[in-house]
Amino acid sequence: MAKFYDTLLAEYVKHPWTRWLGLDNLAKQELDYEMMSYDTVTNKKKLDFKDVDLDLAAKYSWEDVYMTAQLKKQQDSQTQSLDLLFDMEIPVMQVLKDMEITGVTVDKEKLIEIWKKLKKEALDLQTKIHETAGEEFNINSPKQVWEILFGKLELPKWKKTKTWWSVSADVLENLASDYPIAKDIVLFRHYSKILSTYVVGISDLLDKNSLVHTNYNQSVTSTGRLSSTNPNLQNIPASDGIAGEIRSAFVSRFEGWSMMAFDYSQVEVRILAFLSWDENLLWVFQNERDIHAETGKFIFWSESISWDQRKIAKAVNFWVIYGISAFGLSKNIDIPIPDARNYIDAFYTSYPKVRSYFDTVIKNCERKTYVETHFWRRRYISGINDRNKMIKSASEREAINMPIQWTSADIIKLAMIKVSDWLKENNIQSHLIMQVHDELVFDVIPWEEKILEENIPKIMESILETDIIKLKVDTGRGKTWKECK
DNA sequence: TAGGATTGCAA
DNA sequence: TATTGCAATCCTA
Repeated sequence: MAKFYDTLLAEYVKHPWTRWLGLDNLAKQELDYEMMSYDTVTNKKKLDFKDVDLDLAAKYSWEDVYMTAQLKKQQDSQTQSLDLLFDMEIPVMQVLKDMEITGVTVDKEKLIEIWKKLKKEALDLQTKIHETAGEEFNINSPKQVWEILFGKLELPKWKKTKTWWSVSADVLENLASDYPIAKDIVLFRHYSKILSTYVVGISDLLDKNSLVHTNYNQSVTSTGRLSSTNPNLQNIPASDGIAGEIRSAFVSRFEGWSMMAFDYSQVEVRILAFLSWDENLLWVFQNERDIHAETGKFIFWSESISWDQRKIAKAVNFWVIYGISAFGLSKNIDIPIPDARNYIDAFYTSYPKVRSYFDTVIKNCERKTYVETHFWRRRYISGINDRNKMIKSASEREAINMPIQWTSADIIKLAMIKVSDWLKENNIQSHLIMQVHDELVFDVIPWEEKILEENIPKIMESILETDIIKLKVDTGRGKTWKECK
């Protein structure tokens, strides 16, 4: 296997929180060299690169090659360990490359079907909204919606944006019971969103084989996650209803049409249990209990809880990972602030070592100005000792969340490497086609379903093999991605 | 035409 | 007054 090196990924391993990892910026920062911009060479893209002055083109090309080499030299001379680069990021890069080239098959007919349905619904709604408003206007323009609702129709307004009154969905939903037009606008925008971003957006990016090849970016997030563009396959709607239908357009390329998805079950709460060593949290997972129900029992002081109570407990579990305030929780799940405070307090009482673990993380961070993860990533947090309380608490939330989210991102990266090796070693013809943060999706040859079902969860779960906690992977299968849940 | 602002989708 | 992202659209400069 050829050896690979990547200066960009090397810099990302060193400081993933930087927004300025491009070669131009690095040359300036690290080597004090101002590189020629592409705009300069092409006269602000007026010229095609094949037509630019040859000397300019030569210098521009030389800079790219030479500066990369210089940067590599400088990185070699630094003492920082690049184990993460060689053991994780570069192998992941190769897996991503394969996934991008392989692509995902999209059922065009299905998209057209959704398009027809939504287009009609949207037009009907538009007519209705215009009739109620008494005039035609652009429902997709916040400003025009604002003028109609708060200007002409004088609906009550309560939430502001930077420049005017907000007309976002949560505002309109509060108005919906008294003013049906608000509800219609929300629905219209919902249909609009699905049509433009997902139906048309994805259709425009299909190749001649009806495959879509996303671009995975490995060096943009500050939390180790990947991101995806053109199209973004990591924010395809997962809801029920018409939006969720988009996922049914993601299908297999193989005869027999089989898709499989494997996702880490509650991976972040499991990591929290692992990092905090909280006995109660560990007990829940060791005994394979339902974490939301167990938290519910704790915070509602009851051996049996209702479905609504479980829902609240689920939210509490979810939000605690981010160190949320009582105010934030109350706003988010629409409960009174004192209730929210009680639930959060009850969570920490139920899982006492979580609180002391968070306190330790914050204390260490204050002392060292960085946090470290299970896989030895380091993140400097500049605001951790800030006197401004807002900055201080935002930094604390960052510090608390960082080891959890990074560890989860690293776990799935290691899983991708291991899975990819296994696919090759066993000459598996099915493809790994998508990664959605805690989920791996496969395009499956039907007769390989069984071997994947038996092996992929095992491989994914083997990434963290400790005595105190086990990772758990759920398997979904179906004819389309939608059915894989 | 570029880019800020708003909105909304995911984990 | 949770985090990380991407992108469509509108609209001003």
